[in-house]
Amino acid sequence: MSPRPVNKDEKRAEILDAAIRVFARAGFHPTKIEDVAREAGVAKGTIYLYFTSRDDILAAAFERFADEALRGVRALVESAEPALDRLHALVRAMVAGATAEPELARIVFDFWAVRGPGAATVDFARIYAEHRRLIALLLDRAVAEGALPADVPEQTPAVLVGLVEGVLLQWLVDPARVAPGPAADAATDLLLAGLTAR
Amino acid sequence: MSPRPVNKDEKRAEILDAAIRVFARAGFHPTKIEDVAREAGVAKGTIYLYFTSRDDILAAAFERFADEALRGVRALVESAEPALDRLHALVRAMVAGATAEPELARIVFDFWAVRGPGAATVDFARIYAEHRRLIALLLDRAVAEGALPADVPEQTPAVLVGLVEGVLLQWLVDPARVAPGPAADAATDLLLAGLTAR
Amino acid sequence: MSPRPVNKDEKRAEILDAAIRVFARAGFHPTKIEDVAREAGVAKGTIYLYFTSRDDILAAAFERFADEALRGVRALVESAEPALDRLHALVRAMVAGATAEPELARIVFDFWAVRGPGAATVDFARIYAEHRRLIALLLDRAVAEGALPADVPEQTPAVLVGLVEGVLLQWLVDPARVAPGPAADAATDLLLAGLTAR
Amino acid sequence: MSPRPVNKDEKRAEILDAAIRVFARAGFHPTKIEDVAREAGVAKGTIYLYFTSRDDILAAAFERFADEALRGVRALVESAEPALDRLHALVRAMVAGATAEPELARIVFDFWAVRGPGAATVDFARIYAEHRRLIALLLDRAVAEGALPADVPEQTPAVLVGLVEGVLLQWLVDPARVAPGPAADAATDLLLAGLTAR
DNA sequence: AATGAATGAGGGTTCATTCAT
DNA sequence: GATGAATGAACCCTCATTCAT
Repeated sequence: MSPRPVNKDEKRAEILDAAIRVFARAGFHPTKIEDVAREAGVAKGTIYLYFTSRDDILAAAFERFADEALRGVRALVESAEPALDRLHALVRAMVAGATAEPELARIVFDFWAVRGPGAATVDFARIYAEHRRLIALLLDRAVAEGALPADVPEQTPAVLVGLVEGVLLQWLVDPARVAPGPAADAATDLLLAGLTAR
Repeated sequence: MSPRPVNKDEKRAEILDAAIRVFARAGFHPTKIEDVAREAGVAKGTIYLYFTSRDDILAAAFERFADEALRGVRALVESAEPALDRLHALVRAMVAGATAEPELARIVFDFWAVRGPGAATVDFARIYAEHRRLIALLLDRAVAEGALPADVPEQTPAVLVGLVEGVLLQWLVDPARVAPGPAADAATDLLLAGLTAR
Repeated sequence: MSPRPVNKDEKRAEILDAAIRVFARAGFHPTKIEDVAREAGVAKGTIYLYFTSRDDILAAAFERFADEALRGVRALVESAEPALDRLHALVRAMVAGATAEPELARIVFDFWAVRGPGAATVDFARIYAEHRRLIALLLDRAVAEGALPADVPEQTPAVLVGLVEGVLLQWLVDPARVAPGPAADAATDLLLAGLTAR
Repeated sequence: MSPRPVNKDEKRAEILDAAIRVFARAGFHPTKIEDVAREAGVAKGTIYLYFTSRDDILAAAFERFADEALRGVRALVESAEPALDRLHALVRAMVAGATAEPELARIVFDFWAVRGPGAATVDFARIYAEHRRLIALLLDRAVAEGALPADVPEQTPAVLVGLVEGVLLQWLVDPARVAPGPAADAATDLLLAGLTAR
């Protein structure tokens, strides 16, 4: 009799966003349900109408986080540009995604640190694998387009992903001394040059 | 009354090692002081004779961890080999150090995730900076030795460190699908080839 | 708007019956308002249109329970049979009432356990007193009818009530080993034989 | 190195006694761990050094309660008196045990009312069965001693136990109007008279 | 120095009750 | 009237830290 305009999914998303904001600001572990509730502008108990437990929030936050990260990357990969351009764009997008919101980027640390029995399941493997898959795809296209020699080592996707992640890591930890954009660009150039040079 | 000539520092180190073992096994956050005490074979109260707080243990664990990591690397850098060989050796050592004890390597996640007021100070910046400094040194030597052209981009050390860290990250998260040793080797080769090729 | 001509009292009764069903199945203390609402097919808030509080439901349940128990017994007592027959019938009815719905019988445990400030008022004394009064009446009639000697001890009604209750208790707690019907019958026979024998 | 005179079992028993006192006074369900702690003169956390959960306390309380109840009864049964005297003594002891501490006797209500998943296991069946066993023993002895005819109905022990329990129940619920001692005595006399009379 | 029993603040979770729709 | 989302007080339990022995 009262349809109530509050869409359950919308509300859940609102709370989740609030949670991600607090996690970004203060980290997951020190964050209390109370903090999330305050940020979301609801009462503590309300949280439990949308999530089954504190860990459930983390798991959901990770999902949302990962999905958003992959969505952007996938779009790039499907564009019509030459494969190597797309590769560069992809690397730049990864860096840009992280540097646009450093606090948000820091969350991954908390995701990584989640352990212990009953802890939220945080499937990093899936994301990295997907990243590698997309990069492998582009490398194949680049070879097909004649932009790269045929014998690209199979480790290359892992190397590229690792390179970007590793540079971002250093930047997060020491923003004053590491410029992730130039570093990642330089690294990609070097790698591709190396691939071509052999 | 105490048969072993354990002085204060030794005992502290023993407890610290025990703590690191537990952290490696179960992660820092889920680990209770009680767990550390049990692993160290002492009573809970004893821990507080050697550390001021739970966070203090983590900070100390990080220090020990970082010092050991740097010690090995420094030794390599000071050897008499050609600079490029030392560079390769350094990369291999970093990977080997992590892959020898995956559980131990996972601890860095916990270090990263430490945040919040009053939390232990974990100075990653220092370690990464030192790593970069050593690599820059080797690159300079390689240039001096004529093994590399003169215009090595300044981002290169960050790229090399990032590369190793990033590959290790993927391996930790998905050991079945990423072989960090070959990947890091391949990557270094590519990078150096790229540097030479331009 | 509401097709069924349910007036306030009927609806209240419906909810009450639902509540009693849930209490019987799961016990009063573990039962949430939500459970009652679900069983009654209404929303949680609706419960509060008919009851002022959770305890209020229990009190009402007890009233309904007690009234039903007494109604049956009173009917028996007012029949035209010889007093001793009515006494036997009464005992049998008490046992039958409980054994017909063991789960329902268990509710009395919850009624008994209700305590604490603000708790529902559950007036067991009234029911037992009424039971004793009815039995005393029958004993008097039996004496008048010459079926029993005149000097029936005044404790006899309490003894008869207690006997049935006590046997039922053992049956509830250990249904496999206590047969309440035969036991109560045997007991009544013995008691009456005892009364006559002196 | 510090033997500490606090015996773990003793302390547990102390807390348990405190808990039983509070349960007796206020009932199990409304009693908070905090209340037990206050009564025991310890802090909340201390309770959990001796009991695993709130329910665990109830289970332990029941055990202690039951054991004490049975201990007294067993001693009586093993005395050298004529069996019928022992039977009377037993009934009187049951009543006396309850009437000496009405508040304590009320606890059984709470025990009965314990239900729900994960709830403490309260094995009433065991106690009643043991009571019946002891009474059956005495009845057999009485027959052997020639004090009772041979054909004592098998329900008799259940009847005797029920009788006492049922009378106590009425007294607990309405102490002003039921005198459990006389009632139980009278009832036993009547029953035994009935047994002999047939 | 070592112990480990004791503490009690803290936080996750539940659920009776309210109230805007 | 009916609803059910929202509330927040309450409570169980954990565990870092203390301290008497």
